[in-house]
Amino acid sequence: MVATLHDVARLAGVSIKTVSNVIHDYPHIRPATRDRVERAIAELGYTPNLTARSLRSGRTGAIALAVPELGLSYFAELAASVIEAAEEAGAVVLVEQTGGDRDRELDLLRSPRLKMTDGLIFSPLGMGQDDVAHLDVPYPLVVLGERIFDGPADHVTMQNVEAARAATEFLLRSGRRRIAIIGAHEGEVIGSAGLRLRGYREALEDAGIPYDESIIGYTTLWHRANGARCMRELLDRGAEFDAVFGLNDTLALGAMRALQESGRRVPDDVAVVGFDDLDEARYSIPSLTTVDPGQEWIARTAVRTLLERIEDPLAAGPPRLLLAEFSIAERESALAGEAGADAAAPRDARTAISDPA
Amino acid sequence: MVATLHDVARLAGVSIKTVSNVIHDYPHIRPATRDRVERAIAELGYTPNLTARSLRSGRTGAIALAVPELGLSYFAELAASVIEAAEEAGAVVLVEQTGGDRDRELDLLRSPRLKMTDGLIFSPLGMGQDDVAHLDVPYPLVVLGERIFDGPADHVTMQNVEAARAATEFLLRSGRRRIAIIGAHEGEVIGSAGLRLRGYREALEDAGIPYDESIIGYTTLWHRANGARCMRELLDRGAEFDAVFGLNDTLALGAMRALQESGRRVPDDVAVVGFDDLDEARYSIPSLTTVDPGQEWIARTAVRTLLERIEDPLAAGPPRLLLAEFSIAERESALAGEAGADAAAPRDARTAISDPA
DNA sequence: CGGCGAGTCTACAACGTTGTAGTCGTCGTA
DNA sequence: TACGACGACTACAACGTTGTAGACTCGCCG
Repeated sequence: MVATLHDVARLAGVSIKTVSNVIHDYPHIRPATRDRVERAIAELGYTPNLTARSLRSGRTGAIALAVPELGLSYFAELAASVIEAAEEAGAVVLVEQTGGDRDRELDLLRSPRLKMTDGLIFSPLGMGQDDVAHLDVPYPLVVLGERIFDGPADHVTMQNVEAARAATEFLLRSGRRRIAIIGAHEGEVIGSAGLRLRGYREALEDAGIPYDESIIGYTTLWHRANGARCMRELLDRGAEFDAVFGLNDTLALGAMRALQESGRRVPDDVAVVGFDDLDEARYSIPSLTTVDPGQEWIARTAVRTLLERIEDPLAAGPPRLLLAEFSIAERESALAGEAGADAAAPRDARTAISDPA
Repeated sequence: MVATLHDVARLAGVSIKTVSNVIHDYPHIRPATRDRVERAIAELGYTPNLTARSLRSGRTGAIALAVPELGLSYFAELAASVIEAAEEAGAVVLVEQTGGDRDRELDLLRSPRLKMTDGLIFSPLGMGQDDVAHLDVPYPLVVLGERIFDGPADHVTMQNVEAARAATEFLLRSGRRRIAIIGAHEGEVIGSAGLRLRGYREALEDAGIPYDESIIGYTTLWHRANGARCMRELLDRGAEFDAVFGLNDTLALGAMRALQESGRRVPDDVAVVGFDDLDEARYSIPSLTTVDPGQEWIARTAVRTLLERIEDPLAAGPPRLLLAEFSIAERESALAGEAGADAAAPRDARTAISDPA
């Protein structure tokens, strides 16, 4: 059996409260008593029962993180950052996967399993703006992503429109004129796909280039496989383009794969840019030009914000919208000049574009 | 305030135990009573307090998963599988990152934070065989990986030696004779690196090919960056080889990247195989031939085994060693025949090699 | 020399739940 | 008619912890 305060107290010949006091560094304890208690703790290998402590205190020291799927690299890197930030703050992270399914997301928000945590960092994918009311939950909540805006909870996210616009402008500056899209969502207005497409259209408009539906590729889940399939469909229907904007990195990488199968050279025939700046984007062949949306900052800010709300649930204040700054990581798949995949050394120039939020 | 059993009981005019009984579908309750209680539950929006339930029952319904880093794709995919398998079994997963650091791993094993979970799935990286005694912990534990064998806990892992040997034999069959290694660990005997290197040496020996230290590349953490750096070092010192065995996929992908920078064609000049069968390996350019080590099975088996031990801590039985079966996923980076990156369609032939454990 | 405050410690209740041991009717059977 | 069995429910304790209220012993000051 595992030792409890009672066991320690009996062995040390004191009350359990004194043992509790020793553990919590209560100042008024005689050195001799403290000593006996500490020896008893060591002898029995006592460690506090956190479940009991949680029941008593109403705090668990754990937070929940809900993402669509850890198999999607963006969410894996996000989870890594969240766990690291939480650990630095002394919290532990319970990770849930929703599969991006609206019903599972709604279930999760109401799940009593959340009672085991002090709050939730939630990255929805299936829910939409119409579900905004469901975010009104009786526990601290921080929302990530672009599915729902102006909700009753704090929201940490990236500047999708501005960043997508910057990525498109980057391609335009390097002389590309027909920029295909991989990963659009039919009829979506907000959501990562909708917002990034909007940035793309704004950039085209400013440059006086008409928006051409025939080079917009649609797909749902942003897996590599879908990026490749989406690109093959564009090619099969004879679309013509000199650049591709993958709405995230995995799509862009899948699309590069399909371009390569079809015999096109990147960036010579087609330039490619992605969005997310995954670690992977540095080592693909060719390396991928992409948008660094500030994921690390988003993770740290989400954790900090959530812990503040947990600490002080009453000093509420209105829900906040926190936006990360972004930059373009310029690499081989979309160089302005001549060099392509044959460049001797990988370039990893970074152009800071936005101001800090 | 959130509703408790007391509130429901008062509203329904029954004792709290009756409410508890209704919740747990205790049979001997009059329909009228059940009805009143259920209406009271709905009216107050009552959900059980899982912390209190845990304290009472001694079970939390959560398991912990400790991995080096979610930024490493292998562990991200492993975590995804573990969380999914746990969810199917009604359990929830708390994820910890150790950074592969021995001290943090040892701390974690003794951490009282584990009191919030019923057991641990542990993938050590810094600990070694000498630390086997530290695995003797007072809670259910399942160990993954290749750092420690014959410990006091159940162990689920892959057939590293056999799989690495099969990968090497695959390269030999396709006519390659000088096979470089990326990712070896100096002096390591067990551990993924040591075991996979052993499989490689066994295959060479069987084929009558001498082991050549000059084409063994060493590196510590298995990041893409290190794979690329390791390959550049081999090239810089003028090593000659017609194939590369990356001891995992990210190393192999980084190495492909460096090969490409140096002007070598894959697989024409150099064939490349990896190990892990990440999703990414299907969409790299060229797609990566690799070992599918049965990660999905490992995750499911680890969860099942852990839950069995939790269910029945007494019916112990001796610690078990469970081995996944593996296969070779044959893709473009190492084809037996002529075709290279120009193949029209991706091949994804799978050769089953091992028998089920 | 009485009393008061500071220091040291203890008893008890409470967090919300569930297991155990009961109470009180009612019905069927001997 | 008496009695046991069973159905429907309740009271209480316990899980291990921490906050609150208080007890007891000093030493010091008035």
